[in-house]
Amino acid sequence: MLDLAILGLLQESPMHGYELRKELAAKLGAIRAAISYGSLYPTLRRLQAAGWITEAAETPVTAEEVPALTSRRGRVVYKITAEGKERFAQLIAQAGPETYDDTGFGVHFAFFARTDQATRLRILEGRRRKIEERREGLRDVLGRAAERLDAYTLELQRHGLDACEREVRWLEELIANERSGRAPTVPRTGTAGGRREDNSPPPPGETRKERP
Amino acid sequence: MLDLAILGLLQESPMHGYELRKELAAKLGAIRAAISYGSLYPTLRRLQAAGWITEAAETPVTAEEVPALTSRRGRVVYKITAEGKERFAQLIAQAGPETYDDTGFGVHFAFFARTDQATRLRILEGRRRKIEERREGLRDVLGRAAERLDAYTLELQRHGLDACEREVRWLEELIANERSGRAPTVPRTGTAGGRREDNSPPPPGETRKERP
DNA sequence: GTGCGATGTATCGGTCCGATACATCGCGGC
DNA sequence: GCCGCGATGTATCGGACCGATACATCGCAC
Repeated sequence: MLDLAILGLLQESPMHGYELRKELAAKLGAIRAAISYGSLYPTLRRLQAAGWITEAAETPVTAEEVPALTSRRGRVVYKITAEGKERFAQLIAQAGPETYDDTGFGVHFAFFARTDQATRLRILEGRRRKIEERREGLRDVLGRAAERLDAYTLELQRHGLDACEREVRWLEELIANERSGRAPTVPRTGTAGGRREDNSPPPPGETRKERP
Repeated sequence: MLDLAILGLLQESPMHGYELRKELAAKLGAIRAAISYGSLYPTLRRLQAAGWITEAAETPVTAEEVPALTSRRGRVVYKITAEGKERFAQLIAQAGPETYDDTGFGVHFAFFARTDQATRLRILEGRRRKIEERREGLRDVLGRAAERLDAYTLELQRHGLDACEREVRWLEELIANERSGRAPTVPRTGTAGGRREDNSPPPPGETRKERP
């Protein structure tokens, strides 16, 4: 999972570890907390050993002056290799069971812009199935085993059930959207989410593209 | 976290591993998938080594006949010790940062029936604070960094933001409820959650109690 | 009578986290 | 002028937890 996320991010631009962690936090903030360095650095080394990423020379400010001053053994910038891009494509397309758990789905979804439509659909439907199963489990417990559980536990289940029902509806919208037409956006109904209305053209140099 | 969950469950009744896993799945189904045996059995051994649980003799059906037939090296039933109960009380009351992440909060909440009101309040408020922070983070990204991200990533953030807002409201209700009055139940508004209306008396032998 | 799914215990390798350590840089306060 | 402090940055270690796997028993349907 981490492999996929890192490969995906490095595909947008070369980065060093710290930056990677921040970008990851921004991209996956809805899914999980920032990744730990205890995972990040070993993973970077593993990816490098596998030949999927390489160290890129840190560009000195004006190509001199900076180097051996106080020995400066600072940032290590990584960039993705051709093999790394292949590996990413492979990871993003292949779906195991872990693709549909909370984290796995989140990571895949976050890179949907680099995924073909058929795969997107497959993943969305797999996720829906999984959440539906969880939902049924909760309904069972709430229906059949209700008197065995205390009020707090029941309240927890109800809240979980509610979340499941919501997510299924969300997925339905995304699937419908995906099947016929475009735009991954789900129609906002009553939500208070400070969405800015103007869509000014993206500042040039910000949106990076690479191989159409 | 696992320690707390196991100690809590064993406080309701002695159980063997398999049963423990099922009960845990029922109690925490809203929070996380069933716990893995690769965690469960080592943890049981650790708890036993610490003196918090002990093996209880498997009760033979009518106190004989069953034993050495085919050597029967079957189920290992665990029960909690006095030290274990102390440990549980300590774990349930003390709140570190991990108390407020998804899993930690879920486990604590599931045992709120065994927690005093002050602690309940403290945990609910801690959780609320944490979710509020996550919410602010998402709003930031959605507001400030929106043009850096693709439509799918944005949709993911919006869905996450929505979930945060919902959870905060849920927590608010629970906190208000907790502060003045009783009943951990949040008023159901529009939810379609097949809640059965009759509350027939629980079948005897089902609800186990142990020390009032 | 046999196969098969549920029950049941157990281990192993791998992933990821949290705590910790350490070094540099820029900036504001004294 | 310099001192501390928070942000930036790389790195390791022990521990928690998971997923796959193995293996044995039981009851029941075919």
